[in-house]
Amino acid sequence: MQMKTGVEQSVYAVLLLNMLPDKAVLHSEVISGQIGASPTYFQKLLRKLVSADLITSVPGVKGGFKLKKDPEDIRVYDIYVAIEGQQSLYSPSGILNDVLELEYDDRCCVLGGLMEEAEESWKAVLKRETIASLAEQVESDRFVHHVTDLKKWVEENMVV
Amino acid sequence: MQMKTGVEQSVYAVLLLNMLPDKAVLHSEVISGQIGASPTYFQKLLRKLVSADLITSVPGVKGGFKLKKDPEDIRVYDIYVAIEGQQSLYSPSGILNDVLELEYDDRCCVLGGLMEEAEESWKAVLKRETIASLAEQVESDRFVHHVTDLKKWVEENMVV
DNA sequence: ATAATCCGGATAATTATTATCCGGTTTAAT
DNA sequence: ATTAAACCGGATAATAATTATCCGGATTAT
Repeated sequence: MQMKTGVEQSVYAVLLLNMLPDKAVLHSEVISGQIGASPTYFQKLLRKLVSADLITSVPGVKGGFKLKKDPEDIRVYDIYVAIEGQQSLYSPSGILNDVLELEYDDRCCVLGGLMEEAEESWKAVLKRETIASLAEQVESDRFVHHVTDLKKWVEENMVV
Repeated sequence: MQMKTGVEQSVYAVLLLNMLPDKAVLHSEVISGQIGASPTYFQKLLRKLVSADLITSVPGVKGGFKLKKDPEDIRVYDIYVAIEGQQSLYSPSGILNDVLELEYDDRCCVLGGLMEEAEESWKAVLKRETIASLAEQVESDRFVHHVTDLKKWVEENMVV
């Protein structure tokens, strides 16, 4: 049981897109190159972020990706759901129902309630943090000098 | 990202073992049969529970498994860790470190802190519930009549 | 027109999980 | 003692999930 690496990669991709000036886009291969992900697969991840309305894609030459929402409105949770999907961490297999020989009406799951709560608790933390708040951390004194390099890189590689 | 079904199966197995009178044991194939799991693989899961000191195995003919601890002292979390292992849901791949070209000293992970907190939050819920409290739920009025059947089944299939 | 990009479907490669098998050790019963 | 029935643990196979690739189509700046 491990979170897909795609979630982490996507978060960093969105952080990169957040450094773009208005109207500018970043080519998918440029992003995946910087992140060190497989270009073709990473494009699939970007598509999921597009479907989730977190980023926008512009087709054609000089095309690429950019944020669709303000960074304050993109929660880490949104990215998590976009990539991992809606399905919960725990899918009750109804073992106890069989064990107890329950009729359909009586079906319940002792673990279900607990697991649901655990998952909500996990998600709640992911809902708290946004791309804006993450970006703020990255901008902290400690890294500010590296970040300016990164922003330079973004400006050199962005389109339009 | 989905919890192993082995965790759920193990929880129910422990609930069954909890119905055993003192000194009695349950044969692994009897348990896996009731739960509907593959016998050989399920034995591996039982081994993990043994390694985690949650249950005891007695070898030889008339052997089997029984609880090692009181049900109050077995948390769902313990079973989760026994089966899934210690590794966290999120393993930082250090993408941002590369992106920011950080020196080894400076290495950190913006997501790491958040993910760690999320996971702790999830685990906290699993730590709350014990086998004893789960058993209590199962004993509730609603199911008590089925449970007596189940206990009868346990008595018929237990050894010594 | 052309080239560069996104798009989406099919498919393959890799990895994680689940499942099986087999030879070994322990123990109750004969 | 011998035997049969269980656990033990290592090797291995089958299955499922994740990651990665490929290709033909649609879109757009030049």
